[in-house]
Amino acid sequence: MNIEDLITDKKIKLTVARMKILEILKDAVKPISYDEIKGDLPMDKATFYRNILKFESEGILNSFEANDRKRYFELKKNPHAHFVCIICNQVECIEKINLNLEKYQISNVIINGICPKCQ
Amino acid sequence: MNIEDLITDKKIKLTVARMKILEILKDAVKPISYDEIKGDLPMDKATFYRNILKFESEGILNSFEANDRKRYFELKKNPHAHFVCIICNQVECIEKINLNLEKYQISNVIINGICPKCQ
DNA sequence: CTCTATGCAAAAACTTTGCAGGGAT
DNA sequence: ATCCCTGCAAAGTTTTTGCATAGAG
Repeated sequence: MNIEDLITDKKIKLTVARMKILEILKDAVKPISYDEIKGDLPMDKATFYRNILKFESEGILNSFEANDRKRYFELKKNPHAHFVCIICNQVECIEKINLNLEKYQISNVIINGICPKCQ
Repeated sequence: MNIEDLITDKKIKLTVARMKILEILKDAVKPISYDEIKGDLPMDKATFYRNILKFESEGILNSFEANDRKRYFELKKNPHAHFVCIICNQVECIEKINLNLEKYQISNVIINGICPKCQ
């Protein structure tokens, strides 16, 4: 997957700020929080927030809020669920899940609980 | 279920502010937001937040964040999942769900998607 | 009586907005 | 050349904290 294409495919402008944000997200193996994305990125917080919002509205990013009340982001890829440990706040992606809920069109599943390590 | 017992069972003090918050939550048929709970409750916002946190840490309340980025609360009862429509933000409780995830101890499931009405 | 809970005020943390200049197409 | 994006500063929103007093057990 190419970061530049993610941006240009959406007909939005390719800027340094946007590429830097997506690079961080591309390298992440799990959803990561605002703070983890922003880190020391040399850009204003306004630009940062505006781009995160833009990416979400363009469908480049998915996000959800975990039990620790932080918002986590990931590049949108094949649909899968997330397990978030309420003790250590670790996030795990769960690829295979079957909910048997035909009447709903499901876009996103978050499961909170206690992971094997913390039990 | 008795509101006073919910509080006293946890060995925390029974106050008017706490009972008022739990009364609102007891009457709700679905999870409700901060604003819906607070409404015109005659108490300081600091007291309100402190008590909501206290209730959560004592296990009296459950909470989750929906797609509208608001946090929703409900009295903790028999475990069940919540479906939240990403269009109309309606919350539905789903009592029967089988995830087949034995290695995790699941406390809370949030499913985002599009409800039958909005499809 | 003791210790927790409350209200108030202030601060901290988080997010959004307006505007002028810079940069991508 | 046009229009979108950016940085900066300021304002708005939400949540937390310190402290003195009130109130529950």
